[in-house]
Amino acid sequence: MTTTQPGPEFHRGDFRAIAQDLRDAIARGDYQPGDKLPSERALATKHQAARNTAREAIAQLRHEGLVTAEHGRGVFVREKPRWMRFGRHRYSSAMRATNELGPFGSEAVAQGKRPHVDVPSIARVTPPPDVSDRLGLEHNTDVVRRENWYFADGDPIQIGVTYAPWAIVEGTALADSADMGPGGIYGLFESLGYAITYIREEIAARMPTNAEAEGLQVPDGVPVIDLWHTGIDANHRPFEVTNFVMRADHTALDYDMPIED
Amino acid sequence: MTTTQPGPEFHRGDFRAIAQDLRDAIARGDYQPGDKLPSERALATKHQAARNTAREAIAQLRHEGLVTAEHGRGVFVREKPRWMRFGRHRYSSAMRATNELGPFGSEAVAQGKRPHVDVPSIARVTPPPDVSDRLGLEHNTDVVRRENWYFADGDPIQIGVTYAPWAIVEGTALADSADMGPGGIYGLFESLGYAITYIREEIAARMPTNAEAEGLQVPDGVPVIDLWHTGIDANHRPFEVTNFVMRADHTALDYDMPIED
DNA sequence: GAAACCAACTGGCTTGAGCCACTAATGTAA
DNA sequence: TTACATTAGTGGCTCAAGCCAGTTGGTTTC
Repeated sequence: MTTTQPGPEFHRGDFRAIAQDLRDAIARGDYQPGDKLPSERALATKHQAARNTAREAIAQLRHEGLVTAEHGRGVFVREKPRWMRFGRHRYSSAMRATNELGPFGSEAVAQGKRPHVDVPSIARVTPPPDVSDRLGLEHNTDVVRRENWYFADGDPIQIGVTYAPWAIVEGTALADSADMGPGGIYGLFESLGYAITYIREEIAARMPTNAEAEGLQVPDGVPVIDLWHTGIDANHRPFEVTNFVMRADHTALDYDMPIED
Repeated sequence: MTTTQPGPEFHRGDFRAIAQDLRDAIARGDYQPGDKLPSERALATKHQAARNTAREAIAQLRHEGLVTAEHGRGVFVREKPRWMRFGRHRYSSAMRATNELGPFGSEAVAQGKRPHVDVPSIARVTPPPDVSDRLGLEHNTDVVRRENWYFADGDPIQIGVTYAPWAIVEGTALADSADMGPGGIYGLFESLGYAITYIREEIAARMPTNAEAEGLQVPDGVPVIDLWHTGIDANHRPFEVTNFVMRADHTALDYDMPIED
């Protein structure tokens, strides 16, 4: 542009306008899930803006979770993945008895996905204070720390880190084995005298840390659900704490409960 | 730089490096919550990068929810707000009997904040299908739609949109009044023959929409918790559905429940 | 003392240029 | 047919420059 007019300049490009344009087009269905958006360079030309401005608009949509960019291929409207739902009944004995797969596996299969669980580490550790507090332990009391990674169709969906007092698990499969046997982890706890009767679920949501974004391959604009689960027996003794971090675009929680018990 | 060396160029600036530098500094405590980070221009100089590169690094931290930028003032490490926790007992009759403020108000007061609830609209509408389904109604059956905005210290924290069958609420305060009387909304429902006995809570997390980000004044990098709550009476009839959208940086959910009832 | 002004500093946003890395389709040689 | 280059197109990232719009604090003026 020439510099003849020093008055209030008209912005030829405005990344908000471009972003809103794309949002509207997606909402209208001009671009369906999976469709490719115009290239950054094409958008810039169309809106008479610099490529960087178009780029900023796309960054906006990415952070909103509307689209994903693939290096060398293009920008695509995000497909809405089916959700896996988890609730209190995944801890029920009926679930344990009838289901070989465990709660994650059965949810995955119900969604037509191939489940897979990885147990990269089992170790005896001194736990962080928030774990000790939830377990009602002194801060220097050792626990077992079991890390679980849950995959659906090869994609990591959630991480669960389980802690239980060493005094309880010592000498059992809980202390050193990935395989919990047919009853699963809660079947094993029950055989040790800790039948899961109550649970406490503390639920928060936040953006993933750097490490989580990499490990869970969380795309831009997708938060994680940060869930602290405590298993409590009939005598109101907590015996197990698990911290789940789940991709919020694949996961929902679904609880039904009585108001007063 | 000169073009004499066509080999692999050394990037003087790299927004990831700058971002990690700042993350580390914040983690170390070099910058405390509320502290001001160096200006974009200062960061650029320090890292021998262009201002845009430093700017990109800061954008990264903003999206992670670590810092907030204030136009004309600077970039500040985000203060961790105290969390308001909500669980199933907020629906208990004991809560109703002893507490004039309601569950939101009492949580706010417990956190040292001044609560305030706004009811901008009460109307008779034909509900969206997901509401009808949750209420077990035909899709053309009218309901009352009550919109509630919850504030703490003047800041909007959550929005709740409640739906209930028009056939139930017609002629009562539920149909047209913001004031529910001493027993609150569930007291009123109980007097109409619908005592809340079970609840169902469907919990998801996502980034806020444009409108929500404005209405709730959600800063960058903060997701929202999207909660569908259904109130169910002793005969297992759903009589009320509320969709809460809450700032995830101020809100956590805390449920304890028996595994089997 | 109060109000108005001003200068310096901050982030917000855009431009246009350039190089790189990755992908997919095409062509070519074995 | 297979394997390997080539090439065009894509997003990733950086640079240097500039203008705008808030904020803050000091100075001047009344």
